Amino acid sequence: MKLDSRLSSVLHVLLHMAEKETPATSEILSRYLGTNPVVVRRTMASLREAGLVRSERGRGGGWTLARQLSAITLRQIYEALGAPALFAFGNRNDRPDCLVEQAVNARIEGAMEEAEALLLARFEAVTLADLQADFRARLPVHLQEIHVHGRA
Amino acid sequence: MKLDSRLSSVLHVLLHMAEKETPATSEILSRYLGTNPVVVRRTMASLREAGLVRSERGRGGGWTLARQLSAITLRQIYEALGAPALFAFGNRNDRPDCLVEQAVNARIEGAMEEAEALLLARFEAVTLADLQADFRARLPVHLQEIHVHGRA
DNA sequence: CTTCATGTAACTTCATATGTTACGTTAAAT
DNA sequence: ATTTAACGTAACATATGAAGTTACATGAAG
Repeated sequence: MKLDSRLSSVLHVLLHMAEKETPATSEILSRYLGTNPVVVRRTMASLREAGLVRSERGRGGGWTLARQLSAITLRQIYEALGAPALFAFGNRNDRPDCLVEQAVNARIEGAMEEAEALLLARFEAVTLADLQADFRARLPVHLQEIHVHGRA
Repeated sequence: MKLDSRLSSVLHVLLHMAEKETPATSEILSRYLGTNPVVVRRTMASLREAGLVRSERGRGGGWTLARQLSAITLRQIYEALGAPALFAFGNRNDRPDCLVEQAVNARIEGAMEEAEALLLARFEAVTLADLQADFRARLPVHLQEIHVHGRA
């Protein structure tokens, strides 16, 4: 099953953007992901429509965050991406006539709904600021000061 | 994202098999799913390898359950299918050098592991007998007697 | 007016569950 | 024995959607 890695990708680049003062170009961001600038624009465009980031054209342009890191949750980003399907499995038919299949679907859907609620609750509870703190905690101690105090 | 509906499909046909005395052919089972007998054989073969069903060749052959309904959990069936990926999303790289990406991955993986544990726990708690009971509860009352007492 | 950036359409690539065709093997019925 | 009905399995086709790519238009700074 081919995985959708847009959420992972976009979180990665948003945090790199947060470490910069100036707008980050699609070209720069695409290098963090080992991909193509067009892929970055396509994905970031969804976030712009949701008001999470801004883009500027022309010389000196690029992408910037539209809000504080603490005001952007993973859930908001997930929704901005169009709330893509979370699960790689599902029922064969959504409205079967067969009573057996209805019984099977109901049990599977019940479990999926519980798992989805759990995932979305976790996404909602995490902000970009939390991820930035996680990242900084991974830095060697002598570098942590620079990032925490040396920048905006 | 294309969904894997093997779990749903196989549960559906297993319950139909449980309502029959004689072996069910791939041809018959494929009609419940609106698909091809070869697809049924391919999927059921995994269950046979896990000891959940038996197959017999030749005239009068077909598929039968190898255990009581109450002795087969959804989890066992899921494992028999090769424990396919549950999620349609994931990290872009599994072993990134980038500390930012590591922080992102850790958070996403944490949420996925929780959700996976929940799903598997639900699957483990449900047997085919539970699904059969669910199905029978959906029958009109005057038919429930026939199925509950009129058959093995 | 040149350069550098995004915006976007159109197309290709890739992975994989699913669908299909074909043929071999096995076992019961005749 | 031969026919028939079933599974076993390889090989190939189809469909879907994220990701990758190419091309060109638009807009802003120098």
